[in-house]
Amino acid sequence: MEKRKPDVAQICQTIWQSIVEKKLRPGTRLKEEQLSEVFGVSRARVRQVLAVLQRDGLVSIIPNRGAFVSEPDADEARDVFYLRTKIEERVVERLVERISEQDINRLEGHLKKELAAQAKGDRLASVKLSGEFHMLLATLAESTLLHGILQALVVRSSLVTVMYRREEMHDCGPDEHRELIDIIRSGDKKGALQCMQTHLKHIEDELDLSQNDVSSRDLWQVFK
Amino acid sequence: MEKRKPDVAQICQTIWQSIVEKKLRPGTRLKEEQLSEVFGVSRARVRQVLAVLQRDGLVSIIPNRGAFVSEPDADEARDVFYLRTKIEERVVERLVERISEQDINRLEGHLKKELAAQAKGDRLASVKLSGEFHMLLATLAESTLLHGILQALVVRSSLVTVMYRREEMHDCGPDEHRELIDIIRSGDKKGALQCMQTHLKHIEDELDLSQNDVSSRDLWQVFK
DNA sequence: ATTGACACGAATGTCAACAATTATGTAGTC
DNA sequence: GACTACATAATTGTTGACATTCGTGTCAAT
Repeated sequence: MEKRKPDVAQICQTIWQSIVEKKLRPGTRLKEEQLSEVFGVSRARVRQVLAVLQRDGLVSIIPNRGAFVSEPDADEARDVFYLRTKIEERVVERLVERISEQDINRLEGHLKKELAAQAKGDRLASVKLSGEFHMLLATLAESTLLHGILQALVVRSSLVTVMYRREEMHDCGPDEHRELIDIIRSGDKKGALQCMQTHLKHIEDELDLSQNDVSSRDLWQVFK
Repeated sequence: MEKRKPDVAQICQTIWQSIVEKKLRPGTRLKEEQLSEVFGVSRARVRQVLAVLQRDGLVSIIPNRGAFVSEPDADEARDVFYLRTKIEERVVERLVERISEQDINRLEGHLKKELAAQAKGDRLASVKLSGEFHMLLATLAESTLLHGILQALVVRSSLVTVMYRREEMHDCGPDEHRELIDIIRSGDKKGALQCMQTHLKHIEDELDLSQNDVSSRDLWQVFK
């Protein structure tokens, strides 16, 4: 955390990590001055960070009130996975058409990292790498639009997962990623679509989206 | 343009208008100081405006280089409409389930404005109102996620439309919006989905997405 | 005792000057 | 004459101080 040039992305990542590790709970207030002290940067930069985090849906900024860690409700969680599915379908579609050997190599390389993290039992790294795998797919699809929106959705997915995961939930293992790579390489568009769909469905099915209760901190938002 | 309290949204809208009216062509550079003079605001605020415009995909910001009006290629244009379709399908789905009489009234009221603008032949207002109709649907669907993403896509749609519209293109008339309202109210989910699909397809079909040439100003982006 | 208003404190929002980076024009050399 | 190196000008990026807004605690009045 003691980096020489604390980049905006760096700080975002650290905050994201804290949320995934449950060190920061949804609803927590994030004071600008506080953050600027912790990270040793100017408040202006903290402001940029919060803007990015808001765009990714990790925090909600209320004018003249401050920034809070978001508390997406079950409906929003479902929307996130619905959209992810639709976008990643499109990504896969394009990848099947234009994938190169070099692309395959990058995917294989990433998969290796995922397997290593799993073997070591490093859960945080696993979650992070899993998300990055999906972002890598979008990158290779060469669509800045899909990439940009998916970025926000993947980040949101982590938050949703933290909030609604069942206790006995196991990690989204890299096995299905292996499958995806193979089927994309084979050029089977329909199969690839199916594979992506079930992969994302598996992740969503691991969640418990039945609860619709409103957290206590949401109260003042309820009354607008 | 001489507003007393030039809001960020206000300025964004004005710039958006200028692009739709072809007063600002894709690739045009937007200097911060220049903008701050024109709108009579501080450069810091211009910076916020540009950030929002970048998020909506209207401008591309290159570090230490400046901001330019985006030039989405045909592929991106297709992605925009693909995503819009998927998102608005979801919006319609939710609306059919939870629409209220009050909601219908708001839609009817908006439709009236659209018809008035069309009758007056006010093309700019027509384009603007048409986009707002779709945003209103998302608002009524009560999903901040769908709303936020759709916002960016609708704005991008305008830009894409300006760039790729055929000469003889006629406006996206309010007739199909009328149809949509009726079928949503009827509760026919399948029909509503179909209606939204064809509506968006009509808009996309009015475009000529065959050209794949790179505009001259993109050159330096090509070489990374 | 409860409620209302007022004032104080703290956090956010805004701005203008300063620093860093990039583009441009000029001179010098081969 | 063309190409490189340097100096200058223009533009973006950053910082710290100032203004504004909102929450909180106190006090008085009913």
